[in-house]
Amino acid sequence: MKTLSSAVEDYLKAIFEIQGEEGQGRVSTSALAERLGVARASVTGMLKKLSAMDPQLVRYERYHGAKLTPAGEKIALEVIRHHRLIECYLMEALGYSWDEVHLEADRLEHVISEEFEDRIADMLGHPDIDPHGHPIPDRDGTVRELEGIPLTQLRVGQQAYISRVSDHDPALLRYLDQLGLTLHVKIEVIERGPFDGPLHVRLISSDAVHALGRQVTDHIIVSERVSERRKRL
Amino acid sequence: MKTLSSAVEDYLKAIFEIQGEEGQGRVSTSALAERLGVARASVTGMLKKLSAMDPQLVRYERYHGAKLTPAGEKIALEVIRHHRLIECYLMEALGYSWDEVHLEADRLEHVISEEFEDRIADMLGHPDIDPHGHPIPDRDGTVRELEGIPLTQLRVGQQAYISRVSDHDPALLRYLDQLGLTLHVKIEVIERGPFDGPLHVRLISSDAVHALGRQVTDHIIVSERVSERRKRL
DNA sequence: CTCTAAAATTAGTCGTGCCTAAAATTACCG
DNA sequence: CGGTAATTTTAGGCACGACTAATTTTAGAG
Ligand SMILES: [Mn+2]
Ligand SMILES: [Mn+2]
Ligand SMILES: [Mn+2]
Ligand SMILES: [Mn+2]
Repeated sequence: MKTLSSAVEDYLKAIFEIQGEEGQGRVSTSALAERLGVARASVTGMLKKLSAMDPQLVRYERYHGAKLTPAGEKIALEVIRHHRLIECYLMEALGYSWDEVHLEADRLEHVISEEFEDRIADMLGHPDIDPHGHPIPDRDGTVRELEGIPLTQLRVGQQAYISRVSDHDPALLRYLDQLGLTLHVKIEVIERGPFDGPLHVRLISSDAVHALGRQVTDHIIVSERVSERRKRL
Repeated sequence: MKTLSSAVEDYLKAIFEIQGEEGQGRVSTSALAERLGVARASVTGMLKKLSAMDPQLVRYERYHGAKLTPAGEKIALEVIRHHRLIECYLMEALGYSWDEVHLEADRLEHVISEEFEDRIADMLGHPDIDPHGHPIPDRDGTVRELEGIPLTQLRVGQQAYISRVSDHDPALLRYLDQLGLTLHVKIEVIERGPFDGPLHVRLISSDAVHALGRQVTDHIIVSERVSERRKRL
């Protein structure tokens, strides 16, 4: 298993993540270009390359997008494991805040050794979710698919726990942190403005109420119960 | 200050290290090629590039080698600071042994943020030497030049402390560790074989005596006293 | 001082990963 | 269906950092 470039690893990771987000189908060239911040033409080139590699990492059909092969998925999961373990480690061991970890992890994920991975996993007690609530794949590449629905879909009067938050926008994370909307916090939907208006959310513990815009609620996933793992702590 | 590639950083680091080892002069193309494991022609190309950069990072004269400019030296010292702090961190915080840290640090040194650097430095109490006895530059790029002479030059009957060890060969480091020849250990030269023969060295603490070949003694630096910092611990 | 071996540079290529502009294909609307 | 707009691919190029082979320059032995 020769060493893959950071670029290749990032493409595989992005394909995996988009596959997970938008149903099952193939991932489009544009979606990848958007996510990775590169030109569409660049994506086409890389997909051809990934699909020609031995072992083949993506199945790619001209004009019809791409899909990870088992080999490609394995690598994507390894990189994602690195990323999420590193995020945990930066918070636990080095005192980073949850809005700072993503950027650092995005570079470190490509250069740490398996040794490093194992040592921080041990040190952390083998966590199964990262600081934003995303599941951490096992060493062998198993990921538990987490339950949960977008906060946007919660009906007025329903209560739930914050179980996942998108980690790409540090400003959003800082904002949520300020409001006390952190992982595993229990909330209730109080009111929903008309015409896709703000969602009024109450924190059960503090009784504070906040009006959240669509931009915010779209990036929060909630679930009926806290994660199994969390319960044990 | 745009971001420099790992390649550029490694060249600057290598030039700095060779400058330090072999007197003051300019660093030859071959010496660099050897150290970096690349073809001579590649070095010529890179030196031209480094010397054409704004700000200029090396002074380079065709057929007469290269020398770091102050700007280049500053960057080299930053990378070396990263490298050595990471080595310390891997040992202290993650339980690596002194033969494992170099390889990992060689990749990490290029991707960690200043944030990361500061946090591990704090966590470690701002150490001034790395696990092999090499000095760690300050944030502002100051390095203390350390005293010490090659073990090879010690005369029979002389006693000294092991103060530095070359960190490039893991096998050598494991060997030394086995013999108890670790940093700050006090030793005495018992006997020197003829014709550059083995050096017989006694560990003061355990009274054990070991015969060391030239390959080994060339890579150990000793000094009359332990480092100031070490004394305080 | 001259000659030659070693050191270094030039010339020409390659793979990677990105870009823009132009052409092809698809998908969707009337 | 046909036509057009959006999507995607092709074509052509560029920067980077490596390589090999050929050539130039230096330095040192005699
Ligand atoms: Mn990444
Ligand atoms: Mn995350
Ligand atoms: Mn390096
Ligand atoms: Mn070291």
